[in-house]
Amino acid sequence: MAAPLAKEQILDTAEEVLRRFGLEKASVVDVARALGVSHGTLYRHFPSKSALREAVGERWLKRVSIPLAEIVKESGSSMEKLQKWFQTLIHTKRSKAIEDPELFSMYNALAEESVEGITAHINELIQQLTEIIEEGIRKNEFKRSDAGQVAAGIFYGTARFHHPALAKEWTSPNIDEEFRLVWNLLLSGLKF
Amino acid sequence: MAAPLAKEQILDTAEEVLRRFGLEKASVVDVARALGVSHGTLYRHFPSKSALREAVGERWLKRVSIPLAEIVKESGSSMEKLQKWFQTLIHTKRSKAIEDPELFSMYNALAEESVEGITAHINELIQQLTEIIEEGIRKNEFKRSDAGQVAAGIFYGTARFHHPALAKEWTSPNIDEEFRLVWNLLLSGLKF
DNA sequence: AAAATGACAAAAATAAAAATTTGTCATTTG
DNA sequence: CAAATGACAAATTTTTATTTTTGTCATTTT
Repeated sequence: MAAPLAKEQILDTAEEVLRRFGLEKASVVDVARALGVSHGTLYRHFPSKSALREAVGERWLKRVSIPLAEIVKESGSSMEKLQKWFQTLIHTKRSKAIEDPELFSMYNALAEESVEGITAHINELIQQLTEIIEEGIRKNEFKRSDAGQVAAGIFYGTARFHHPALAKEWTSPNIDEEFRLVWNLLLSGLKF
Repeated sequence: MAAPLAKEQILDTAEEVLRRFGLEKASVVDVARALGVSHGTLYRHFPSKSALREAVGERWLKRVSIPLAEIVKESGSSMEKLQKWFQTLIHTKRSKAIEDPELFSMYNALAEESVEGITAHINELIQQLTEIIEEGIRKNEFKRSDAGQVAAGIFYGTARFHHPALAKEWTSPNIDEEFRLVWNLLLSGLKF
C-alpha cells in the first residue's frame, strides 16, 4: 500500500469535505470515503470527530496570523506597520465574510470549538502588536507606556471591526467611517 | 365585559409567557390563554406574531435607554457623567447576561427581530453620548471636535464591553482590566 | 508489528406521520 | 357597531420510527 496516512493529508481532505457538505452534514465517514480509507483509520490519527474539526479550525487561524507576522518584520515606520497590520486583519476577515458568509461562519464555528486554540491565536495577535508598539516607543513614535497593555487596548478597542461574532455588521455602508472614528480616538484621545 | 384589551396589557402578558415558556415554545395561543381571550383577538391588536415579539423587544430596549437618559441630565462634570453612563450601560448588560443568560439572549433575539428598533436604539444612545460630549467641549473638559463623531467613536470602540453578541466574553476575569485599557486609550490616545 | 479494516453497540441525525400553531374571516356578543 | 369569537386552511412544530454516524476493538493486511 501507499505511504501511511499523513495528518496534513487528512486535514486537507477534511477541509474539502467540510466545504462541500457543510459543517453539519460532513461526517467522519464522508472524510474517510474521500480519502479512500475506512473510517476506523481516521480514529488512529485523531481521537474524535471534534479533535479533527478543531485541527481544521486551528489551521485556518494560522492562515490569518502568518501574513500578519510578516508585516511585523517589515521595515518602515511603526505607525505605518500598525496601520497596515490592522488594514490587513480587517480586510482579510471582511472580504471572506462578505464573499462567502457560509464558509466564513463555518470556519469560525470550527475555530470556536477549540477555546484553547482561540486564546492562543488572540495572544499571538496581541504579541505581534506588542512588538510593533515596543519598536514605536523605542523610536519615539509613540508615547512611553506598557506596550503589551496598549496592544491589548487597541486590539479590543477595534473588536467591532474584526471580531467574527460581529461580522454581520461589516456590510454597513458606514463601517469604514466608523473605524476611522475609533482609530482616531485610540491614537489621539478625547482629552487634551 | 371588562374594558377593551390594552396593548400594554398584552405586552405584559406576552413578556410573562415568553419568560415562562422561552422564545421558541411561547405561542400566540399561549399568550391568548394567559390573557383569557381567543387568539383571534390578539390579531386585532398586532398584525402578526413577529409584530408582537418585536414590540416586546423594543420595550426591553427602552428599559435600557431610559436610565441612561437620566444620567445625561444629571449635574456634575462631563467626564464623571461619561464614566457613569458607560459604567451603567456595561454593568446593566453584564449583570443581566451573567445572572440569567437564557433570558438575556432571549430578549436580545427578540430585539434583533426589529432591525429598525435596534438602529433607533443605537442612535438614541449615541445621541445621549453626543450631548454629554458637547457639554464637555463647551466647558473645556474635552478637546474641541465633532461631538457626534467622537460619541460614535467611543461607543463603537467599547463595543466589546456592551455588544450583546459578545456577552459570552464578559465572564472573563480580565474583562474589567481590558475595559480600563481601552478606556485609557480612547481618552488619551497612543500618540503624543 | 505497524497500519488499516470492518463488524458492532450506543448515540445522533433524518424522515414520515401526527398534532399544534398561525393567520383569516364570517359570525356572534355586549 | 366595536370588540371578540371560533371554525377553518396552510404552515410549522412535535413526535415517533427508521436510518446513519460515532467510536471501539478483535481481526486482517502489508
